[in-house]
Amino acid sequence: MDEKLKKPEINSIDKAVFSNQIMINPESSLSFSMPSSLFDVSCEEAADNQKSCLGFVDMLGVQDFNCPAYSTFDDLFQNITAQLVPLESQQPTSQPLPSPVPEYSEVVNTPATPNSSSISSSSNDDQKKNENEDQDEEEENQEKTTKKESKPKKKNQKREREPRFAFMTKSEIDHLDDGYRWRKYGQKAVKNSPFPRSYYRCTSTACGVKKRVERCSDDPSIVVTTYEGTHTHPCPITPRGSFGIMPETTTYGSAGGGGGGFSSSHFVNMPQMLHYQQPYFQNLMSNTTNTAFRQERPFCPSATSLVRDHGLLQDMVPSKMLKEPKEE
DNA sequence: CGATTTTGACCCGCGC
DNA sequence: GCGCGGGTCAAAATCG
Repeated sequence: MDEKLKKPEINSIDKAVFSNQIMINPESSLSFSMPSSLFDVSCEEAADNQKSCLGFVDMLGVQDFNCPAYSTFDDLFQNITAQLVPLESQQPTSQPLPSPVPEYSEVVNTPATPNSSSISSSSNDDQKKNENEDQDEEEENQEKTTKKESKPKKKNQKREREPRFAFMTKSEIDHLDDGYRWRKYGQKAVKNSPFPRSYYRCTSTACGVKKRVERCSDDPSIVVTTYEGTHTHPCPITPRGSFGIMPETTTYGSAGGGGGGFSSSHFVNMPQMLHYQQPYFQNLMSNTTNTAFRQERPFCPSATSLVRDHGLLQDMVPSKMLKEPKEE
């Protein structure tokens, strides 16, 4: 296991779809693409090891995703992400979502960029949510003590769901390391899928963030990770100068491995980061029938103060990661 | 020995 | 009301 950790994870990089947006295609180190089932984004190798992004059409509502040639993936990604941000604030409620996925349709991803007016409606929501969170917490504690005896919680009140964000990752690794420590608390067989779904909970006390991890039955190489909730604590810091894609089955390097290592500076509060991807998913959802892709409720930046990331891709994909494999 | 994973049982909401 | 499926609990097992 140590051995795994030591590796610069170059291979992992090749396999992963970072931040679910961009995949470094192992076949062609100078190209990347989205999972084909979603849509194709192609980048082309230009002369002199330059990369140009050709096909970000219609992602995020961007019709003309202008990516000239870049010498590094870093540059490329930076350009891409730079274009993500303005888009979000410009298009508050970009396109009306097709028809939201049933179960999660309460509210649908409205971009929750801080200066986005579209979240105005969520300010209430926000508060409510926070209250609910607090309440929930208390309730949970109480509940834990009384547990099953008095199971009927609040009957009428539907269980408030935390905001959820799902994203796909092309990876052999089921449990991608996102910088936080998770404890698995359940696993269930998924209907119509040979792959089980795993349930994880953030190990940090008082942080109720959960995540589910499952493989796409259509494409086993794709891992669907669904985050629920907002971390109430900073990303655990660990000294290792590595990035977070950890080798398979470690789920935190089994016991105690936890925080096995990631450079926290590059990880962000997941939900916070993910809301940048919302438009992606909006599009995804309208362009695909993939029901594994769901999100619900806009991101309520209630805990944003904890984070000071850019919310950009580079926050999640350390530039290092993107270059290293190339060099080798 | 503490932290984590495994796994069967239980709970709950929903559709019929 | 019943069955199904998703989600969670918690005891036992495992790991470092």
